[in-house]
Amino acid sequence: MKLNGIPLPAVKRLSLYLRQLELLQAGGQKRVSSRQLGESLGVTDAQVRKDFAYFGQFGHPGVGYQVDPLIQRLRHILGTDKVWNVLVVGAGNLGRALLQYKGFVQKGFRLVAAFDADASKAGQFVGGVPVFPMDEMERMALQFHIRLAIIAVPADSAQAVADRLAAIGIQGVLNFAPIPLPPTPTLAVNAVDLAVQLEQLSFQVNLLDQEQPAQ
Amino acid sequence: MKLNGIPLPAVKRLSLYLRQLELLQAGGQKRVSSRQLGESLGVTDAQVRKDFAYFGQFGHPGVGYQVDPLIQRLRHILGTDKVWNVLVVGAGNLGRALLQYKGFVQKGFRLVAAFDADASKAGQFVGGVPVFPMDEMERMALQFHIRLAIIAVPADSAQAVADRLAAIGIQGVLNFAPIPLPPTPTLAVNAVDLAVQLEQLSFQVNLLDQEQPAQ
DNA sequence: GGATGTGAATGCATTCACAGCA
DNA sequence: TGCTGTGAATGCATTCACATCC
Repeated sequence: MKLNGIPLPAVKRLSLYLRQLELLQAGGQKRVSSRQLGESLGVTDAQVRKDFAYFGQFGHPGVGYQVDPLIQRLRHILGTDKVWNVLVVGAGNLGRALLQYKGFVQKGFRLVAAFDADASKAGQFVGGVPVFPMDEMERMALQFHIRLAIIAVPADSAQAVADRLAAIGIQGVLNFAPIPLPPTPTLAVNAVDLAVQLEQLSFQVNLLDQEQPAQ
Repeated sequence: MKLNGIPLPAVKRLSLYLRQLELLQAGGQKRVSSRQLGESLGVTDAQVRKDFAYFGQFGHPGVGYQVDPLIQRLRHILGTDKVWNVLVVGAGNLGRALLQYKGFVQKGFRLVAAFDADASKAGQFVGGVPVFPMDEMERMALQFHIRLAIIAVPADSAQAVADRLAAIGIQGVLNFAPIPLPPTPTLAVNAVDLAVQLEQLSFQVNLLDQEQPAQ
């Protein structure tokens, strides 16, 4: 199995396939074809098969894919067949919402501790997760073998937080601060900028208007 | 100016250029080169110039780009040179966090009303935004000329909400529900799945491990 | 010298089309 | 017949390299 040469877009789609398969599984479906799996996601059947092919053989010609084992294999590829403990840095509005979000656990992510620069928040529980002062970060990270963290602090402190997390040995951060955090050879970074998402939508909507002028 | 033939990745980068330029502007910088603009974002100088070229001429050979006018033009292209009023459907944890998020306004997005299936939430204000029962959606949409909405409801009601928004004349939705919402010719969709973002990070971190095995 | 704008060349991702299997 | 897996072909995005201008 080749380790690299995998298109990044394919990895992104893998997550969507998995999500869709979990829906099918919940609906009791046992088998699925590449066509069926793709069309709910706006992806061609060839694309689905090619994406899987980067990682090995998954299906049975003439039959399709068995839902349950396919889910297992995708989870293994994505690394979510075991639980990841995750830190949340920043217990403001966004951080608090993430701490209360129920969708992470069933995907294999457990938010185990939150940190905030405002020491008066220490001792609180948000969504069942304890909030600590910043200087407890290293201790907690080591204790729970943490490798992932979510950054939900203001833009002006995001880089400092990232540096600190890297120093502690964190390997991946999901960055919600609206500022670029450059990845390093030992720190993977994935960014979500909420305002940018709306901005993209704004562009798309303007395009729609130009194609079919307002009625 | 050609209307299409624009790579979607280029549009995404445009938002990041804009964000970076706003940072430079806040720091008092007046001019910037494609190289300087790109390197903070991990993008080559040629890429920056090519991205701009899809939309026209922006700079001065030998000189670079003027920060202020470039910002104006990017905002115009992205459609954020005027304010968009936005609805938020779903006032649970995530919806409430979005309603309190301060980053939207300075980007030209004003969240003007929230809606929740739980009618007992009606009358509340979250982040200064009033919460209404669902059946007020159409009235508010017309009154404020709304074209964009954020979906922050559970997966099982997301499609119904999207259909309703489309019927009301909404043209773009930002979907936070972990389920695919297919776009239509009159409704643009942009999706953010928080768990999927962590999943992608999980994959990337596992890759790092394989390149440089744990110390 | 230092920078943009842009055709040409490259490289990457998607789609096609079909051999092979159930 | 129905469907996967996959080399080949296509198409799209990025990078190169250079003419042009300050």
